[in-house]
Amino acid sequence: MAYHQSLFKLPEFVPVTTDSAKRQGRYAAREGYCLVCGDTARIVNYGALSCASCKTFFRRRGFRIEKIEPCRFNGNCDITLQSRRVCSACRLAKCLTIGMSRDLIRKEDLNERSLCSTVKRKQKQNIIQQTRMSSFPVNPLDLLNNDRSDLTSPN
Amino acid sequence: MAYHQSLFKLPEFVPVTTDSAKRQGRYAAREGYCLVCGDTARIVNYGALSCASCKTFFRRRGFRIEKIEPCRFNGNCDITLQSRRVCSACRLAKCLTIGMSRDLIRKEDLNERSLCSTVKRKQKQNIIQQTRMSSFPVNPLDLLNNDRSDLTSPN
DNA sequence: TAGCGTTCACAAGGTTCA
DNA sequence: TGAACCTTGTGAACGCTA
Ligand SMILES: [Zn+2]
Ligand SMILES: [Zn+2]
Ligand SMILES: [Zn+2]
Ligand SMILES: [Zn+2]
Repeated sequence: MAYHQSLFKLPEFVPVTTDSAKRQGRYAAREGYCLVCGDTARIVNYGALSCASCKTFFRRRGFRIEKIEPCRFNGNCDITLQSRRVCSACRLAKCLTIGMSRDLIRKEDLNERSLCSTVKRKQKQNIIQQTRMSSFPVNPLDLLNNDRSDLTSPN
Repeated sequence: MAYHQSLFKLPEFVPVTTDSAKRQGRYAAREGYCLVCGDTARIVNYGALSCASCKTFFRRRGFRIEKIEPCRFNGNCDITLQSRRVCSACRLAKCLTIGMSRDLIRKEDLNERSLCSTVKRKQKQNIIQQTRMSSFPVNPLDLLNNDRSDLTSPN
């Protein structure tokens, strides 16, 4: 449903053919704008239509909330192409609000990169996995549903 | 695995709600929908009514279980048209569950002749490192557990 | 036509460099 | 931080055979 809901949050003039909307396939060109900052966006990143910079931002910061400087204003900063650098806290908050999902971040080296042995790598993955499983929804369906208020949980 | 579990409620204005609901569950076989993801299906592939993408997915991944990233969630991901890309492990598990058979994959030319581009790329890296086509466990549970010792399949 | 394989452009993940 | 790039997986289109 990610594509659906992402599309519905786009401006009306975004061209979406009936066919592409029905298909939701790879070649249904999603010409639109980043749901976070409004920059041009072509693909879905981490579950929501977003620009390249917000994609990278989200991967870097998604799991590092505690390291983000808290909002210096009212916690409701407007995120635009020009202002997106000003407040990381509100930018990340908006990323999550518009439907980007941490669970789609596959980065394996959340801690550091020095571990090389296969055993340690697996240990690391298990730690990551436990962390994710304990704190986040466990079904891709949930991940792809930006707006959960309308949904009845299938599980 | 309950296929009807994905009969979640979409917002009213989603035009494909009815259609999407019909694609799932017991109606699928009668009305020509993929038993794996619910996409439109017209023919039987590898022993089960399935869409073109799940057909290709199964042929590619059916014998590469060990290369599939284990489920990052609870091993019971819901597979839909939109979510099918999120978790390959659960998608393959569902392929097997709904009756797709790896025995119907003709893979006699994996080593020579024209490989698909994806395989070619991998061949460049590790010369098809003796991924012997010997029978892997066909049990989807094995697939979901893989080497993650701390994961128990809820199925 | 059914059902299998092949191809290739693109989606979406990560990485690098300035 | 973000543009450019790298890597892998995907799926629509197509080709082949019975
Ligand atoms: Zn953006
Ligand atoms: Zn702020
Ligand atoms: Zn399918
Ligand atoms: Zn899964």
